[in-house]
Amino acid sequence: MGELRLYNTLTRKEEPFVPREPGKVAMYACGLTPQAPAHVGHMRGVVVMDVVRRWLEQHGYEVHFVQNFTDIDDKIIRRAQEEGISTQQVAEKYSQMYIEDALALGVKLPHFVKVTENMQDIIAMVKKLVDDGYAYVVDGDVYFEVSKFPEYGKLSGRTVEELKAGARIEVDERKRHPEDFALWKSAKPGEPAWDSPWGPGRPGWHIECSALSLKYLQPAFDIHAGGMDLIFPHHENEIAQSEAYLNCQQPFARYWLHWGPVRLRQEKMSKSTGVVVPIRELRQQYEPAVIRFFLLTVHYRTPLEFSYERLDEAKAGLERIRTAAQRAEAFLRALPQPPAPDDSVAQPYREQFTEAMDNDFNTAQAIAVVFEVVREINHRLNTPELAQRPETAAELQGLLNALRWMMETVLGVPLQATTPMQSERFEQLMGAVIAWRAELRARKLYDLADRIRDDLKAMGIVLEDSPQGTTWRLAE
RNA sequence: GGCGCGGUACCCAAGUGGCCAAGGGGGGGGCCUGCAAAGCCCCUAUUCGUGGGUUCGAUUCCCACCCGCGCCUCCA
Repeated sequence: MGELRLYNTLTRKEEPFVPREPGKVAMYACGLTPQAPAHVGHMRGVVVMDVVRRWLEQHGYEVHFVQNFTDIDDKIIRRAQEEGISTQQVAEKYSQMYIEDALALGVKLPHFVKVTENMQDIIAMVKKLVDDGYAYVVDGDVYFEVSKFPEYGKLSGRTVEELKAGARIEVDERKRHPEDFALWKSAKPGEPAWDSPWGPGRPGWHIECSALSLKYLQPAFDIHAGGMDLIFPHHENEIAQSEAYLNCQQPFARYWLHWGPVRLRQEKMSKSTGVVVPIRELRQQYEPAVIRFFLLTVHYRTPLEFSYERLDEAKAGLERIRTAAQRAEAFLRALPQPPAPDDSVAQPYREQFTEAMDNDFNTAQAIAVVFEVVREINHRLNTPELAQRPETAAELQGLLNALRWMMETVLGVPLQATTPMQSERFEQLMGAVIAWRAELRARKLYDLADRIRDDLKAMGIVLEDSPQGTTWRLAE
C-alpha cells in the first residue's frame, strides 16, 4: 500500500499522513446536537468519515473513532419546552434516530460519547483554564479570554482585528473583549443545571469537544474532523482553549479534516435556513445504498448540490455496477466448479483505486476506476470468443473480487440490493419459470413468453435473454 | 467590508506545466436479439469563466476582471 495523503486545513496543504503512534489512529468528529431529525448534510459527514475510517483500516491501522453528542444546550432546552418533555428525552429521541439513520447507510458506528456523562471532566478543564489565567468569571459565567492565546486564528486564517472589522454580533457588555467566548453558562431558573465552582450551570458550546476528545484520545491525537462551517468559530475556539489548557506545550490535534456543505437550490442545507431534506424522508424514496453512493460521487471537500436528478443518476450508475456483478456471479455459478481467481487483469485497477483513495480520499476518482472494472467484466461476458476462453472464468473471479472490495469493503455500498424475498425455494421457482418459458420460446409461442416477462417485470423481476440462456435479476 | 473556495462537454464531475483532458448520466449511430432488456463498439470539450502575463509550451503558475458559493452569528 502506498502513502496516504490528506488535506490538512491547519496548513492548507495536502500532507502525508503519519500517525502519532505506529499502527494506530485516533480520530474525532464533531457530532451534533440531537434536537431535530438529521438531514442529508449531516449524513454526508457521517458517510465521509465512515469511508475515511474504512480506508485507514485498509492501511492496517487500528482506528479509535470518537464522536460526541452535545446532549445539553440552549436548543435542546427550547425543544424540550416545545415538546413538553425533558431535555434527556429530547436528546435520547434524536440521538437514537441519528444512529438508526447512520446504520441504515451502512456506517460502522463510532465510539459515541455524551456531554452529560462527562460533566466532571468538562468542569475540571474549565477550572484549570480559570486557574491558569486564560479564563475569567463574571456572575457565574466563565469566558475564555482570546487575547491570552497569541495563536488565535491559525486554523481559520483570521486575526482578531479582522473579526472586529466584520463584527455584526451584539456584544455582551460583561465580556472583556467581544471575541471572548463562553466556557460555562450560568443556569436560569428552571433550566437543567450542574454544580460547579461558579454556581449551577452548563457548558458553553466548544468546550465539550475539547474535553471529550482530550479525555478519550489524549493530546495531539491524529485527526479532528467536522463540517467546513465549523472551522470558525467552533474549531478555532477548540484549539485556543485546548492548547491553552495544555500550556501551549503540545498541539491539540494534528490533522484537521473538513467536508463540504450539501446545498439545495444554491443554498446551504441547514436547520437555521429551513432548507433541509431530512434523511428519514429521503430513505422513503431511495434505497440507502443509493444515497450513500450519491454522497460519494463527489470529492468530500467539494460542495454538493442536492437534487433528485443527481440521485437518479447515482441510482442508474449503481444499478449498472450491480448488474455487472450479478451477471458475473451467474456466469461463475453455472460453472462445474468455481475457478481460482486470476488477479492479473484486476490488479492494475486495484492499484488505480488505491492511488485515488490515497489521494485525499478521492472517492470520485475511485468510482471512475470501479466503472473500468465493470467494463472489463461486461466485455468478457458479452464477447462469445472471450466467454469461451478457459482463462476467462478465473479473470472474472478476480475482477469480481476486486469489485466487491472497492464497493463493499472500502466504499461501503452493498452490491446486493436488500430484498426480502430471496430464498432457495425462490431460486428454484425462478429456475422453473425460466425453463417453462424457454419451452414456449422454442415452440415460438412468443406472445405467452413475452407475457411472462412482462408480468414478472411488473413485480420487479427482470428477465434477460441471451445466446447463453436467460438470466433474472431484481430491479431495484 | 474582510477571509476563503470554486467556475472543465447538454447535465454532474475527476485531473495534469507537454502522451487522444478520467468517469457517470443523458443523446445519436452500429452490433447482438424472435422482440425486448442488458451489454459491447463508435460519436457527443482542437478545449478547461474573460482578458493579460511568465514559459519553448498553461486548462494547470501569476495578475486583473466577471460570475457563483462558504465563513465572518447558531450550523454537519
